[in-house]
Amino acid sequence: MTVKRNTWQREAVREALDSRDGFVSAQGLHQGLRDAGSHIGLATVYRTLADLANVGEADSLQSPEGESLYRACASTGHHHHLICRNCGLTVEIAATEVEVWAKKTASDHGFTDARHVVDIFGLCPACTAASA
Amino acid sequence: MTVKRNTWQREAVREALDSRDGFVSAQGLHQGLRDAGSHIGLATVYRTLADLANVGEADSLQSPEGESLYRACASTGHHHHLICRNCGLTVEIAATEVEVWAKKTASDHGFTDARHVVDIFGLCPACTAASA
DNA sequence: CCCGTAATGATAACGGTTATCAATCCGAGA
DNA sequence: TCTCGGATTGATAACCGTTATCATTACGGG
Repeated sequence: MTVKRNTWQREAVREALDSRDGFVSAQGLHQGLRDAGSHIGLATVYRTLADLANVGEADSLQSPEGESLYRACASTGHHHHLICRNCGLTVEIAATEVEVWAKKTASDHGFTDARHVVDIFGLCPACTAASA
Repeated sequence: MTVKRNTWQREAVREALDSRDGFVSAQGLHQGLRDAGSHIGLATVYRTLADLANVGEADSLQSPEGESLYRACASTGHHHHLICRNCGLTVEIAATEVEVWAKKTASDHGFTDARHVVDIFGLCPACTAASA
């Protein structure tokens, strides 16, 4: 079966992710690593992020523009995000209330295997002040 | 100022959208029109759909894969969707409960100008039965 | 019926993401 | 510690959805 190896690249991506406050695009993270002197390849960043995402070490979502964004989240369980559309600042939200609603709504209509997308995009306090 | 012209192409896109039950991609709709004998161009379909969307005649959302999907919705106001990820069948949902939650959550954290993305993807009754 | 101009459409360009494939290097076993 | 197989990497080409280009078409007010 598939073996997981520890390469410095994988570690670099993990660290780079951890050092960020909000969501980043694969390209953005790659750029940041290059700027920091790393010679990591773009394809590797894409692969590693996708991998971390479905292993549960990172969360991913699509920006309103259709880009895939990633983030190393503190909470390990299922949760949602409140994201600043200007600076990317992200707040993790546990929305039990919405969780229940989504499940109920789906089953009320006979839908099975329901997954939901629930994210809030706005302007954080700092950016709100700055744009005033 | 900008004048809106009535071309047969615009009308064709509107009709094609209305004749569908669920969300469709621009390419899908274009293909359908071509199959029906229309000689409409792909670029026009994209332009028209985008236009209908921000005029409010159509709703748009991003599929989990990042494609833009469109739909002519019955309800004119703000609402959400329960979508079959297999056949595209869509149910419109008025989620006052979630609306309130989103607004409260945002302001609790000092976020302003909040917009939210709330969609549920699952398998409709028919597709659930078919995949069993 | 005319004419200015918005709309169209074939196609090129674009931007993000994934596939390719030879070179590399991790690490289990000897 | 050394070896060797196969997972991983990375430069680049290919993909795919979407948007821009621009010459041509045709809507519709006068």
